[in-house]
Amino acid sequence: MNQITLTFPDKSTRSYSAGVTPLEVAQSIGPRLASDTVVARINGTLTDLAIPINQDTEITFYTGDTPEGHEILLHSAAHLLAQAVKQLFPKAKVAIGPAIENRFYYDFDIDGTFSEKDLRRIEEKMRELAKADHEVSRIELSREAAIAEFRAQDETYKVEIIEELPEDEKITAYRQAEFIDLCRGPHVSSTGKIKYFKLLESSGAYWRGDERNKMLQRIYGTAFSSKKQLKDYLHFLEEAKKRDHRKLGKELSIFTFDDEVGPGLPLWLPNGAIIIEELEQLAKEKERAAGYVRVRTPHLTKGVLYEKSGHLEHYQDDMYPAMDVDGTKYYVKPMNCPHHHKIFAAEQRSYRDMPIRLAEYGTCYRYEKSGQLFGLMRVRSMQMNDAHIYCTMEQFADEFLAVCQLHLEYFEIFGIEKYEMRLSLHNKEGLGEKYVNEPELWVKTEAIVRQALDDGGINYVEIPGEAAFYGPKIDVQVWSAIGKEFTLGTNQVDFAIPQRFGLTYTNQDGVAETPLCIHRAPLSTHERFIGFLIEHYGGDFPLWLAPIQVAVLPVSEKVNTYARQVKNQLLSANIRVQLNDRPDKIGAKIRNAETSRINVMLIVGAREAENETVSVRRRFQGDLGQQSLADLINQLKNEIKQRSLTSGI
RNA sequence: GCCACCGUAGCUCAGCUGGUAGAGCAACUGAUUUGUAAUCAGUAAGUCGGGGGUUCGAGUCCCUUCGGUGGCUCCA
Repeated sequence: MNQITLTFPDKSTRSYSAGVTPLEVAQSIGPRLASDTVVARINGTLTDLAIPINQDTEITFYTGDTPEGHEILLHSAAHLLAQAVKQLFPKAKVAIGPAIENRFYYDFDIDGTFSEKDLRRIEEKMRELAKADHEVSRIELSREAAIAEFRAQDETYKVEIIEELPEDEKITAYRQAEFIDLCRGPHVSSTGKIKYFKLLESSGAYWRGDERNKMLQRIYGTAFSSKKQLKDYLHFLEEAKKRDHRKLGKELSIFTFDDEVGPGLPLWLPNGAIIIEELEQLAKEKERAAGYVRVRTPHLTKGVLYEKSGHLEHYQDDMYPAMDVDGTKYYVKPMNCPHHHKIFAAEQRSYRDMPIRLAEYGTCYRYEKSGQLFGLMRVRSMQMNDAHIYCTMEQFADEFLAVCQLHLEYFEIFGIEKYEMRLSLHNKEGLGEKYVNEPELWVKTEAIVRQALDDGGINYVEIPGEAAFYGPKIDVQVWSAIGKEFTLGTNQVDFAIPQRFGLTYTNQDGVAETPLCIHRAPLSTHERFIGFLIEHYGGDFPLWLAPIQVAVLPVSEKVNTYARQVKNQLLSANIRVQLNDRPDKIGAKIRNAETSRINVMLIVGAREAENETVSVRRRFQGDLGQQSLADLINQLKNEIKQRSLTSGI
C-alpha cells in the first residue's frame, strides 16, 4: 500500500498508509486528541474525521474549544436537535439549522408550537441519542437521488433548497442512525462528541426570513466542549439578565413607560434626566472643542421637505403618519438632516467658512413596527447625538478621521474596551437600486475613507453591501463589560443629498460647488446609549454619571444638624447628595444606600460632628475611615471633573 | 407588522381541576436614638391591564382590545 506524508501545524511530519482517516491519525497521536478532536483541516478545508486521505497534505486538528471546532460542534448539535424532534414529532418537517455565535438553532414546520415541556422532552431525547453515540456519516448524492430521497421523506423545504443549488454543486447529506439531513458539513464523527448542550428557547421564524412565507418554529440551543464552558455561558446569560437595562432602569428609577403615553415613548425620571444632562454636557464640551456649532430645529415639518430629501420615498414606512394642518401635511421628524441642510442653505457659504459642523441633540420620532420595540434600545421617540459636517472634498479625509477619533475618545471615557468599526461599502449590483448611481463617486469616496482610516491607525473591518444609500459608512459595534454586543454610533458619508438640496458654497474661483456631508452620532441616541451604559456598568455608574453621588447617613437623629451642614457643603460644591435623616439604624441606612448603588456613603456621628469630618464608605471598597470634609469634597470634585471610571483617585 | 408566551398591591411573586384575593419588600404611623448591608409593632393599599361573553358564580374558561417579552426583519 502507498505511503503518504502528513505535515502537522508544528511542521513535523509522519508517514501513514494512503486512505488513512483523520480520526485514525489523531488516534495514532493520542487517544485524548482523538476523543477531543471534532474536525480537521486538510489542505485548507475543514473536513470530516472519517474521510480517507490519499495524498501528502498538511493537517490540523481542531478540538471543540477552538472557534472552528466549536462551530462544528454547534452545527452537529443542531442536527442532533433535528433528529430528536423528528423522533418525537414524526410529522415535523425540517428547514434549516445552522450554528450562530455561541448558539445553534433549527427551524421546523409543525402544527402548533413547542412548549417548555416539549423542549425538555426534546433535550432529554437528544441526551439519549448522544449517549447512544451514533456514527455520523457523510453521503454524496446525485441531484436526482437527493431530490428523490428528501421527497420520499416529505421534506419539502430540503427539496426546495436542493432545487436551488447550482447545477455543479456537489450534494451531500449526513446520516446518524435513521436520520438523514441535507448538509454541506463537516460534522463530528459521532453523536457522542456532543456532550454539553442545552436548549434555550423556541420562537417563530419565517421560512427564509421573509414575512410572506410560512412561520416556522425555531428552537435555539447551545453546546460546548466542556461542562465548564457551558456553565460559563449559561452564567453569562444569567448575568446579562441581571444587568438588563429594563430591570435596572426600573430599580434605579431611571426611566419608565406608560400605557397611556404610548409604546416606545419613554418617560425619563429625574435620575435618568441627570444622566442625560451629564452626557449632553460631555458632548457639548467635546463638540465645542472640535469646532462644532449648535443649532436647534423644530419637531414638526411640512411634507415637501421630506419629498425633497427622499424620506417620503424611501423612509415613509418608518415615519409617523402625516397630520393635516390647515390643508397641509406635516410630519414629525424621523431625522435631523433635512433641517440641518436647510440651516446650511440659510446663508451664503464660502470655502472660507468650511467645514461647517452643525450639532444638535435633536429629538426624532420613528414609527418602528410594534414587534421591534425593545426597552430603551429600540424606541419610537429618541434624542440623537447628531451633527452634520459640511466640507470640501479636500477636507473630507481629516473630518472623517476626526469623527473616528472622537469615537475612540468616548470609548476611553466610558471604559469601552472592545469595539469594532465596520466600514460598510456598496456593491456593484446595488448601484441605481439600493445605492445612488454614482459608480465613480462611490469608488473615490470609499478609497478616501479607507485611506483616512489607515492613516489614522484605526482598526476596522470591511463589510460590502452594507452602505447607506447615499454613501459608505462606519457602524460602531461595542461590547459591554460582560461582553454583550451593541450597535451604537455611526459615521456616514453623504455625497448625494446635499445635491438634492442644492447646497453649495463658493470656491476660491468663485464657482458654486456642492459640499460633502458627514452624518455622525458617536453617542448614538440618549435612549440606546443610556440603555447600553446601564448594562455596561451593571447599574454602578461612575461618579460623574451617578444620579446620586453621595449619601449622607447620620448615625442617629442627634447628629442630623451636622449631617445637614455636610449635605449643604456638598450641595454648594455642586455634588449631587441625598440625606437620609430617617430614624433608622445606621446598618439599615447603609444597606439602603448600597442597594440604591450609591457610590459614596458618608457616615456621620458624634465623633465626626466634633472633628468636622466624615467617615467615608465607598461601594465595593467598604469603610475607608475618617476624612476631613474639605479634603473629601476636593477629591470628589476632582474625580467628577476627570470623569474618572475608578473611585478614590 | 407576523408567530408564540406573559399582564394579580409601588416592586417581586403565590393563588390546584371556576366558589367574589394573599405573602415578602417598599410606603405610612408609632415606639426605638442606634457606628459600616435589614430594630420592633401596627396601618393602609388591588373594578386581578381594558371591554365583552359562557356560567348560579370568572383572577381562573372563551372572544376581543391595549401593553410587555422572545424571535423573524430592520436599525441609533
